[in-house]
Amino acid sequence: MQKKSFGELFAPARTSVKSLAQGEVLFRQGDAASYLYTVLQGGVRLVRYTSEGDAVVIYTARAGDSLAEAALFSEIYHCDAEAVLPATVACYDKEKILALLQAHPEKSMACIALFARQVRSLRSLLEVRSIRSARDRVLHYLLLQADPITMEMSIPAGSVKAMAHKLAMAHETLYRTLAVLENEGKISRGAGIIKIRH
Amino acid sequence: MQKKSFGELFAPARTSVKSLAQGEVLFRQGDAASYLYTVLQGGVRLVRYTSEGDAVVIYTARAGDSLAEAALFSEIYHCDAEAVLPATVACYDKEKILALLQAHPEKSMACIALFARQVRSLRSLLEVRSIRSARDRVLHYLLLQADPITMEMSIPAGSVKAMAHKLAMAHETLYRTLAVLENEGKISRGAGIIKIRH
DNA sequence: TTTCGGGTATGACCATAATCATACGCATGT
DNA sequence: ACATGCGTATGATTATGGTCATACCCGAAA
Repeated sequence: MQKKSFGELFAPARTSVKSLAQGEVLFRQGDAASYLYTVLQGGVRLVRYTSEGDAVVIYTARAGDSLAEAALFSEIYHCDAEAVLPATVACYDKEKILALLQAHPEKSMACIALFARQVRSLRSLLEVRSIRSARDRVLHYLLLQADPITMEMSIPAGSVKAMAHKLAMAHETLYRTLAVLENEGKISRGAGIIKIRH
Repeated sequence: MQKKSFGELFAPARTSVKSLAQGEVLFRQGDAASYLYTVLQGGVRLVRYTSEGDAVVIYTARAGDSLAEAALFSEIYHCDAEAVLPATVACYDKEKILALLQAHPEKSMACIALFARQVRSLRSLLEVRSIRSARDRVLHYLLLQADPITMEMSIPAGSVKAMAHKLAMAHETLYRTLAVLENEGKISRGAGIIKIRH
């Protein structure tokens, strides 16, 4: 049982692909929770609206991310989902997923492993983001992401801007910080690749 | 099947409680992964050391957090665990947990639900931390944590400092920001409680 | 071919939050 | 009874990173 993605694990439950225009709503708070999703392109945002109408963004899913897993354990969605960018999403039938998990104990284990990995990666990202200094934050992130052998990492989504977003810093700051680190000789850069020098 | 904590779900696999002095090591990278843990008091840090000896903190678990769940799916630990504070941890036998999951499909589902909830909460915390302005960050966090009915929240771990840590800001900044929000009439405060005014 | 949009990159300026300092209340321990 | 440590709170100062602006390159679209 190798490390499987959400899509691989639940492929039999996949039903259709939906395209969303920017701003289009995928589901609303209170709707019957019938589907789970993965984002293929673009971005989808989960938002909860308070009784006074304030929007509270809970999560912004980008290409590759899964979405609304909690629907598995709820009759209804507890927030709205709307496309922040033109997006395509893959839909997975909730009941089919539950049936798969029931029928195949090894899928349950794989699912637990999937979530456990996700928890790990989210925790480490939080840890990175608790570092105040931009320089140290970037360095920590690089050390975290780099292959332990080659000490290289590929820039997420092929774009420094996307990486800046992951690190929760302005992209200008990241450009500058990378330039500084390169000057210091801590890293070297090539097409979509950053290598850490010892 | 109500929302269960790690401790409740795997109580039968719990074996012992360990006390750790500050700096004491719970396990080391490469050790046989035989136990999962929850932190009862204090704090335990997961650290990976690079070949050049840089310490990369992956996760700092505080009271109530679970630890090393990935051990379920690995023969060895992939990082060190050391107490950052005097700590006590509860130990759970990995093999017993696996047996529990195998024997009780409903425990597998509860475990998936447990992780799914955790993923949700981590994602939303990341979303909060991507907000640059201290004021908006705090407000967003309050809206997220507050009971939707009463619009009240209890301060995490009963301490503003701990809350500042969650929000990844200096505690001084949080004190100031709360004072500002109270002046604006956005919130009111009482012993360990913050109430959002509409 | 030209235009447009987006990523890359860097400079200038400034607002904001981090840091350092101080003080007070309170519980705990000696 | 006093000292110690910790959370709370706020002031002063400053460093840092965010914002705004500009420019270049490149691929896609018109």
